[in-house]
Amino acid sequence: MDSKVKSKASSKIRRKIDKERRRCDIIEAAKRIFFSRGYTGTTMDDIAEAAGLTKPTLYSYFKTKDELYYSLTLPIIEKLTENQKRIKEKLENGHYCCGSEIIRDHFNGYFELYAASPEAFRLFMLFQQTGMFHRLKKSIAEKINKQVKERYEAIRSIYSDAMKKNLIRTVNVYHLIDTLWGTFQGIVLSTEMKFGNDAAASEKALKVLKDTLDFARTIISESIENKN
Amino acid sequence: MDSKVKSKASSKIRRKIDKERRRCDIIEAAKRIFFSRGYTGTTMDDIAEAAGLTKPTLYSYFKTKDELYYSLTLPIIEKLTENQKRIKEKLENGHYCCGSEIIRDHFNGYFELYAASPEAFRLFMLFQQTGMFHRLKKSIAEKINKQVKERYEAIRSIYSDAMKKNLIRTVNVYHLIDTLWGTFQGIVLSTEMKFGNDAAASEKALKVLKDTLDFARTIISESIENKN
DNA sequence: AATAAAATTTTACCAATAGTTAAATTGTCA
DNA sequence: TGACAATTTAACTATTGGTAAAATTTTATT
Repeated sequence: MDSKVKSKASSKIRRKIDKERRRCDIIEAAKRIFFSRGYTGTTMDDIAEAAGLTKPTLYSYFKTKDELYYSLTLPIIEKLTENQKRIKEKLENGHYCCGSEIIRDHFNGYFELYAASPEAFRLFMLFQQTGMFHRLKKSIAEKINKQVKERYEAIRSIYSDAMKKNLIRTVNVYHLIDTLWGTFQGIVLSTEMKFGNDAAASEKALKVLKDTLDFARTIISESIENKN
Repeated sequence: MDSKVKSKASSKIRRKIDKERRRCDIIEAAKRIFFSRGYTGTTMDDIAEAAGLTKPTLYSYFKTKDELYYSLTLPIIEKLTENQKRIKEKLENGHYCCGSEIIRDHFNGYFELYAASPEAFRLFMLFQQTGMFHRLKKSIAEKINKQVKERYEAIRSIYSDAMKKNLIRTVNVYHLIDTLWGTFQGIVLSTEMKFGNDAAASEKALKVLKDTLDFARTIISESIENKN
């Protein structure tokens, strides 16, 4: 009787795990194909085949093509959240002795995310743009918007605290974080433009990117540091 | 005989003007529909109807939907070129007495363009992203890339000259212009995100945007100014 | 006015593909 | 064995980007 219950429960769990793994398989396959052939160049049949299943099954995991495309950015958002949490903790525990250290961690967090999966990061940036939403179903656009706003609020709270703690000169916090994220984003885009679509693959491109980011970071840090 | 030649020539000219005007009509209609219903939500039949012609005629003006979509950014690129030319001339004629004036003109040029047609400007930013090209035909992507690179080179040359003239501290010019454009772009995006898709319509949103831009411009100017 | 030439409309079509449906199949547990 | 869930098969719908060709209108020329 005990074993019965156990097997019943475990089978349910296993099923759940199976489903989860299959979802992952689909996402991995979708990544490969979307990122090599583009959105328009990719059909749902392609993805189904690459993931080793059929179209109706694919549609049982993802309601629409847009939803699948969008879900490729989920890992990015998760890791972004982790990064922010880490900075927040460090700040709360008094591990920062000046503002430029925060900005450094902040930028490095973005950079590592980008380096780990440039295509996914690019997609994330793209989705942030309200303009991009023109190409998406409304429901999806709203989901993304919500998540982006949460990340925005988290980072705002970090820099507000840093100002309270006198690590950073008191300025309009919205201006500051818009400038920070904007700068990061813009530099990534410019660098990619210069090195072409395969920028990520190239060591050199990554180095140029890092250098430019350091340049911008230095400029901003200088102006923002609290001189005491 | 003279009048014959004249009428022949003028009729040809008028025809050209007609075609040009029709092209404009199409672009205006496409703008309205694309910007309200989005790319996917807009069909070529819709646009044809809105422009008061039929699909085959539409296709005689624009080879593909992507090409039409992309052509909405052309006015932006033209005006961008004008702006840059104006700055270049001012610089060559010695009308700048410090670097921050250049940066001010540079940013203001972007801002005016954005304010005049936010949707088109947004589209222009979008197209700059290599990631965006995934959704475009290769030939179009290459055209855009070429134009963006030309604008990039023009602005690089301006800031190089400014350094030679000692208006700006000597730094890596690529780092500098990537930072400038990136900052502008990023701030626009962040502001739009906050105010929603109708940001442009709102006076308040425009004011916030301008303030944030001023903030970033000040920071960058301070670091970049040549102290003598 | 008559005619030639260009542009446009009409109408019909093709091909690709997002998304659906329902019956048949397989595997899993009791 | 029988019940249940997930999957496959296989066919289908609807939309839409894009094309083709003949008919019609507009415009310019003689």
